[in-house]
Amino acid sequence: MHYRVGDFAALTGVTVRALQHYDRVGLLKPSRTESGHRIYSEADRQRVRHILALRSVGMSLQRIGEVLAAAPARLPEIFSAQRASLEEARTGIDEAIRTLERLAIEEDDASNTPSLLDRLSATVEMHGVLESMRGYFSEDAWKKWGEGYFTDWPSPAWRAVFRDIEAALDIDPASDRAQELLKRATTLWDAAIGSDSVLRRAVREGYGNAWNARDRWPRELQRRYAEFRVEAIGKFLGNAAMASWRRNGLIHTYTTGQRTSA
Amino acid sequence: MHYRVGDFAALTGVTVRALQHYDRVGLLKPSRTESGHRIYSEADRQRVRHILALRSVGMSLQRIGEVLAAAPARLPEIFSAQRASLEEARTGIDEAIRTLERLAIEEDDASNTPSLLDRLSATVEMHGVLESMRGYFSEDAWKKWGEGYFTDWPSPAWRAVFRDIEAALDIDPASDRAQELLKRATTLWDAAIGSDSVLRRAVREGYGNAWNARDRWPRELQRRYAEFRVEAIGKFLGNAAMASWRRNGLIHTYTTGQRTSA
DNA sequence: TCTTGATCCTGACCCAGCGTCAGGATTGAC
DNA sequence: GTCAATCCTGACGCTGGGTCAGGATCAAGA
Repeated sequence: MHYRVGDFAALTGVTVRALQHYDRVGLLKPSRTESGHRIYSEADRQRVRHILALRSVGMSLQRIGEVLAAAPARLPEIFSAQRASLEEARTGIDEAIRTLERLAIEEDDASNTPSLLDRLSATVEMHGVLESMRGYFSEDAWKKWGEGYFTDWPSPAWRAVFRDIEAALDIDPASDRAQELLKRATTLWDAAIGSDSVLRRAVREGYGNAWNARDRWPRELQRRYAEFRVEAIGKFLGNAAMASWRRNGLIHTYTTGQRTSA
Repeated sequence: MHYRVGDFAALTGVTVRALQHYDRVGLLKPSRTESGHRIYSEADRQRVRHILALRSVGMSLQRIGEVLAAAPARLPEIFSAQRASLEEARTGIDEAIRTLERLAIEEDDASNTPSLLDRLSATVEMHGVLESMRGYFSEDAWKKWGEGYFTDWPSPAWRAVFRDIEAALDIDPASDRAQELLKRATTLWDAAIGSDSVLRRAVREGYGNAWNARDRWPRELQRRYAEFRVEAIGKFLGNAAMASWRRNGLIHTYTTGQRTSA
């Protein structure tokens, strides 16, 4: 049995234009009459069934072409890859939905002073920052510490410390003022991490990873940090710590600690 | 502060080409220098933040333009609509994923005689049929009965009855042979529905809805039914039932039943 | 056999959201 | 003034077709 386009379209539920398109892109090439009219066979009907099925699980026409040309033994692998990409797409949608949900929740209780659009922007930007930081931490360290911590980074307390350090960048790292600033910073840091030693190490490691990759951070995050002269502040704290250890004869301990955590 | 495209692009994380595109479509129109170079302001920066946020929750550029022009009071409504459309998209993806999962499960145990592609096609087509039938039944009736029933419709038992009826279409509806065929059909039907009278009525109603709308069924389903001369079979069974009731003096009961179920 | 209406052909332009050249014009630092 | 960096516009590409438009072909009736 063979069909002309119109009949074949009605038969398969695909439009004539789509069939012509499939023909043009080489996905389904029927035979032709002498004058050029398309003639579809039963085999074409099977092929179009497969095309529709693959399309309905989200494959592009190009990929469908590849799949139909692939060895049947490779199909399971292809399908599971497709499933993975569908799941990825779903998580993307889920994130968008969660963003909107959060907005709706806040809307109920909170002040409306920042506009909804501003709050949406802030949520989205924060989300982006979190996403980019997560990669640097172990899964455990991120869940227990990083997520909550970076959500409102830098916190007011950190801001205060940073501002004070910036005003003191040029003083002697061994001076009392410098040591006091160092102590404030380490105290804040200790308070944030807690006392679980495994977690402490994981966090230190993750933070180190993140810091070392700071020039690959996304713009938004770099801008957040650009509010302060972080490079200089980091250097200052490093120098102050060195001075402190030197003062207390703990250089050896520090070195060991470095090795362990690295 | 004002920026040129390149700087603004670096600042916002949007490419220059995208900014030019937004300009062309009227979404973000910066001011221009005399010679035509784009100059972006702080206000533009806010606007691009909003654009990015809205884009990240899945809105089209056109819609973003409308949203940015809309009254702030309408935003909650807009956002919840967006959420709804995201959820719809997600269910579509979920269905595709489930299709692939089912395929993977079958793959483990079953025979590989029909190719994976054929099985995928069958699954997808069945899914389409189920989707189209579901609308005709009450939610309850569908869950308890229709879903499982239509999954492999027509079953071998029904096929056998239909074939026998087709061979007997011209005989007298009141004849013993016709009455026997009617009894076989009603027995099958009763066995399928069970004895819950509420459910029985719901199913009867849903089936009636579906049958009355049979010329609006999707092709695939019509083709499934086209295997048999269903119209003639339906008529035959109707006539046989009429004859049966007439024979037993139950016409009144039948009429009442019709009213009740319609 | 001729006509007529239905069907079929191709090519061009349309949608979104940009990316990717290409060919010129401007800018800004030295 | 020069030269590189930056900017401009326009054209074409991508996906999966939809929507005309203008012609050719097919099938059936007169």
